[in-house]
Amino acid sequence: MSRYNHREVEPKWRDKWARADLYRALSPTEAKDKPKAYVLEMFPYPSGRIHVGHSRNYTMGDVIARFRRAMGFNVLHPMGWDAFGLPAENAAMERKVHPREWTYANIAAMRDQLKLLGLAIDWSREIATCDPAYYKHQQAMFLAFWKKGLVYRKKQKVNWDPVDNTVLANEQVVDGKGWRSGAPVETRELEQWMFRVTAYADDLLDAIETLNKWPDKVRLMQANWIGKSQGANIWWQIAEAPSFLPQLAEGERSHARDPIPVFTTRPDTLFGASFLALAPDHPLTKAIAEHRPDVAAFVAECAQLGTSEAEIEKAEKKGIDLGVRVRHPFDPDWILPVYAANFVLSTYGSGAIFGSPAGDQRDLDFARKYNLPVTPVVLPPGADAATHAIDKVAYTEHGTIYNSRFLDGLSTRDAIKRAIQELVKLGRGEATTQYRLRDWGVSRQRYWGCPIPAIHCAKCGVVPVPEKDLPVALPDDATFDKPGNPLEHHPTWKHVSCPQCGGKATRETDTLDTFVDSSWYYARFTDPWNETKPFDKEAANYWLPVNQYVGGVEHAVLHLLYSRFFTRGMRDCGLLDLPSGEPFAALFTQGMVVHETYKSAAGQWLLPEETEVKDGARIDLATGKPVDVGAIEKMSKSKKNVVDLDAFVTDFGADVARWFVLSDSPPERDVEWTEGGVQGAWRFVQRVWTLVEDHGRAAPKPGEAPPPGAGEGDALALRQLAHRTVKGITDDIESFRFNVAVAKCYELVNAIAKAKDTNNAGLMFARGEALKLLTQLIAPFMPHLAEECWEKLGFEPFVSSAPWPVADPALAATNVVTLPIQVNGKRRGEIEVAKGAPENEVREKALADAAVAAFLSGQTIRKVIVVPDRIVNIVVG
RNA sequence: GCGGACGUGGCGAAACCGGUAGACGCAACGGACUUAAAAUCCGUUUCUCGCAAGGGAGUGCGGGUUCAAGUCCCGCCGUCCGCACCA
Repeated sequence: MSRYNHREVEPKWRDKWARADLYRALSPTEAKDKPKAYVLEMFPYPSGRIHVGHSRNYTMGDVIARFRRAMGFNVLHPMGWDAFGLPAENAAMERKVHPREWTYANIAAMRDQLKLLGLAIDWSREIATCDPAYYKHQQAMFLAFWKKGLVYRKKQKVNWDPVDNTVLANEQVVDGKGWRSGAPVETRELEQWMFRVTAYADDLLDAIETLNKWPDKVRLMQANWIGKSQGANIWWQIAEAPSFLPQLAEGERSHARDPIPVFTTRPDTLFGASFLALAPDHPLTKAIAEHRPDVAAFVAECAQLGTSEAEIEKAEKKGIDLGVRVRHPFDPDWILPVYAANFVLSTYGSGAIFGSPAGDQRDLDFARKYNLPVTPVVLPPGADAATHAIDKVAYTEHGTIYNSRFLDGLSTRDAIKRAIQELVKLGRGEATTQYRLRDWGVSRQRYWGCPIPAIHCAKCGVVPVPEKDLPVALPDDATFDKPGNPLEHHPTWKHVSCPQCGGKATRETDTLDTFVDSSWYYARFTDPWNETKPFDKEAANYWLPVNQYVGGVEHAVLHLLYSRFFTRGMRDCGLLDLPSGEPFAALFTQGMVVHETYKSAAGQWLLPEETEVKDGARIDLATGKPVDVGAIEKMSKSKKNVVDLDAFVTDFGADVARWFVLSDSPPERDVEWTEGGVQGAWRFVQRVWTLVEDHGRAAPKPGEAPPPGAGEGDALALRQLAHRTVKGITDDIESFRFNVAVAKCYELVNAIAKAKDTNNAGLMFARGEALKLLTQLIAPFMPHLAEECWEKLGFEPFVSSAPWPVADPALAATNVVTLPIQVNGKRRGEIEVAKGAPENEVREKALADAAVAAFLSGQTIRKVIVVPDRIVNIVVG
């Protein structure tokens, strides 16, 4: 008997699959009646090398893809590269290699590694977003979105790194400093290209309800991110203003003298108002700061204040009286002061609030500090109007309105409606909806991204690049030796003539945020060869939406939201139909692979293979000194707690890696990579192979019938287990319970190993059948091993192209069930009865059971509960 | 602060609709085979009382509903995640 040799077997089958072109997705015409299944894992950024931690995501997608293929679906399971991005430029700066070279070298290495995993991928559809053949369509799409009004330009505040001369994403600002330069980040107003995501705010929110195959958690996060609030805009008339602000003549309008708009969700509390507060960078605050040094100082102080969690927690509510007075919308004689306050955000609503201290904790803190009136207007349910008072804690819940003139006695809900009615009647306000969601700023001052196809002309303004001139390709000869945008520094690239007037003009040197690249790649996969269009409309209509998307929860908001925006944009530009507008019908967010971290005595991170366990303690192989075993964390290069994929595949094989990452924990939870776990998976592979090799041919010869005895005793029991397992694993894969499916495989293998009696023909037949079914069941998980077993058992050509086994209902259903008998809820015995046995028969048998009888003697039986095929409970006392 | 998820043996976990808690794996222990080790095979393994048969307790804590609760309800405690001065 030979050991299973994965080093020979795995490459052999990968080669055979490739020759047979087994995993090519069929065109709609080739597919005929086959239903389609588009299975996709979030495509990787080519950062360097793959470690076993990355493999979990692809393995899960692969299990689904192989399972669907076996179920008779026309499967699209593609792979590509999210290839633009900052690390390539950093590498260019540090190592003097061109970002393109660095990226493509990584792609080549990672492609080879991914292929080692034996994924059922249609490699003919491979794409890289940095390929002009990809991004030229993205540029065309950008122009189409622009035409449709989904792209615009706007001055916006950005994080600016003054050393690197570039905009930083929020994630790249650490403690207020640039992550690379360490320089304090400045806020700058820059002209930015924007995507009008908010145009779809309502649809993006409402459609979340239809995404019933997405995790609730992700749906909730998206809903929170969009953050819809309904309420009212109220315009507060200015009653007094400092004399230095422009005076108004009759009928004249002025920015500084116009009514101040305020957004609120609680117009019902208007009679509790005692002040207005403006953001420090509200236009009126700024206008006043120009004349009042104390206000200017306050504004400067607020600008310095950090926005980190801890700082906000500590920050005191502070403000300054601006000397402006406004009139209450419901009573022109009621005059309220206007403050600038540090807790008001300029970026939400209109950058101004009205303070109603009894109903808002911040307003209350502020009112107490500046001795402003606190009038309770909401009476909590059951509270007494005569005694209810607000001291240090605001009452923010709903209740009954009082102290509020015409709103008195209404519920808060009704009072909101009534107040808005009144505001509209008086022309002082209107009902409105606010979103937390902002439009998407996509300008990046970087080289390694998709150039924005626009030209700036002194005469014609901002002009789109004509489609015939696409792609706007990146220049190869950029230099990376100085900070800032290489496209900006390039001596010639940006100088062009204006497509409209022919005069001198310059190219836009900003490139697109790389999230744009990944917002439509799943659509490109449906027709990646198309040279004239991003994709053929019919191909996209056929394949989309993606039936199963698999990826990390870290993309729960940005990537998934942007993609949902993009499908809507593409639809409205006529590129595809997709009535739902939803790109991903089902989403699964998988957990990470985590591993212990190791530090040497000198405090250096150590790779797992640089250590060893000796006498129960982990030691540093280089020094022999004990290793500091740290936290179990997500595998990452920086902490060196990674296991390289190539080396692992050489040592143990791809199947062991695939099996292990799915076996120990539920797929949505993290799994810890351990030596022991790996050994267990390895043992299982060997065990399956030994059983198969030992058994030999299982395929029936033509005309061969099951031997007598296959339908009774141990043989029947094994066949029943095998068919039950088929049914169970089918359900488990369908519902992403891979770890449970794995456990069922172990159970079946244990049973097969026990059922060995070569003189019992019936049992050997059952054994062969069980091995065949086992082989098919493990095929999505361990395709190489499964192929080798399939061949050994005498089947052909591929288990990977064999139809998924169907459980024989007669065998999968058991005809005898063991029922536990409880007395007063405690298990006291068990009986065996035929499945579906009538209740009275079960009752009699239970009462007659000897073990049970002992607990019944001397007691009155009050009730006997029989749950058919489940349990019997006898109530005594 | 707001929102959400979770809490089960030494460990990862299972228990899908309220119906035998701990499947399966890891680790540990005992045994077989072996000159020995590895590998493999057979067994034990929630805690507790007991020689045993058998009993008692047990799913973070405290209550409740039910014939029956890991599962449902109420209140705590703890861990993790998301958002965060959102008016």
